[in-house]
Amino acid sequence: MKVDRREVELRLLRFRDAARAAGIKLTHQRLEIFREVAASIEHPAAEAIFRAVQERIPTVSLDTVYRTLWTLEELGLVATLGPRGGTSRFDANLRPHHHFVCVRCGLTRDFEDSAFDALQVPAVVRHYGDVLGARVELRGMCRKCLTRAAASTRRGRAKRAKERRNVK
Amino acid sequence: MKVDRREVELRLLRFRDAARAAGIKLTHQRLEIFREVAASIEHPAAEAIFRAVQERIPTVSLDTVYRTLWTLEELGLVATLGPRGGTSRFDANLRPHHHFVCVRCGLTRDFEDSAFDALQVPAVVRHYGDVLGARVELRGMCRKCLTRAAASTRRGRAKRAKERRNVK
DNA sequence: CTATTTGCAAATAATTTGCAGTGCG
DNA sequence: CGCACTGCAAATTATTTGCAAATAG
Repeated sequence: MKVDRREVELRLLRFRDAARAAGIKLTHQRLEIFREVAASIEHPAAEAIFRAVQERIPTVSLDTVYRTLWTLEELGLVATLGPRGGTSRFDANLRPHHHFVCVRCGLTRDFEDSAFDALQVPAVVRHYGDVLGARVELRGMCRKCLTRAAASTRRGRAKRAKERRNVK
Repeated sequence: MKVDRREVELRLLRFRDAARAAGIKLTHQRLEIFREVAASIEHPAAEAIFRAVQERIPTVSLDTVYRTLWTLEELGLVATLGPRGGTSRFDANLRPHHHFVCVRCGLTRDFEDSAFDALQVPAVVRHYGDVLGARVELRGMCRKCLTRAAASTRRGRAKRAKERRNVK
């Protein structure tokens, strides 16, 4: 939750427009779910969005969150990170941008870079299909994990598995 | 299943070495599971690897596949695609490379490009942590989906959800 | 020999669906 | 007012774990 207030309002306006244009209903739930994604820089998963929205709409249900997120994705108002089919994380930043990803804890942050936006598509790739855009994923270790890294020599498998699940 | 025979053998040799160096046992199961990932260009998920290995070792269990894949990942012999924590797909291509991803069906293919390997890290990113490498994801539509795209105007939500799950 | 690793079955987590009631346009 | 939307509960799918038996080194 750190996106500029102005930007959040802008995204909400776009949402209202797109919803009207697509003929879908503007319910309280949808507004709050979208607001939550729009205001976060954490690229939250469905579960996290659910918990946050629940504080404002105590009766909201998890499946409504899922349904809404996929609806938003179909409308092109949010994007998903990573491959389809598994646990998805959502992003309401519609401007072309790229990601820094911590390989240890999964922390993901946006950044913009015009050079990355303009990469030349190699000829071999045209064989696979049509390219619509490029996303660069810079993989590394975030500040927090760099600090913790020293302490964590030798740890059990179970612990790692838990960390794997517990992405931020 | 299309990786060059020589390359597969090379990867298997590296696996034997790494396993010996790490002091883990070279079981029949591990060899076959690794071979399956090493020979595929599909970036298979655990389930798909399980089905393939099952044909050669009928008694293999799904959890052994999962455990083995995470062990291989810890040894640095396979990499995972996308964010941690959800459905993972695996890749035994250890050379620096990039991906073409079909936004419609999830098809993912490797390609190499030295210009992409050498991207300059923007200054802002250094604020987030240390960058170890870059992966470029070219997003677009694969040949098959380009063909099918024409036919698929207007389809129900349920159908789409099914497609989302059924990634290749 | 004996510490790892495996297979099984059961636990947990993540996501989707069917259906009856509710509320937006 | 009607049809899209919601909440609930149950179904499905994906992944992990505990434990006794099997086996690589």
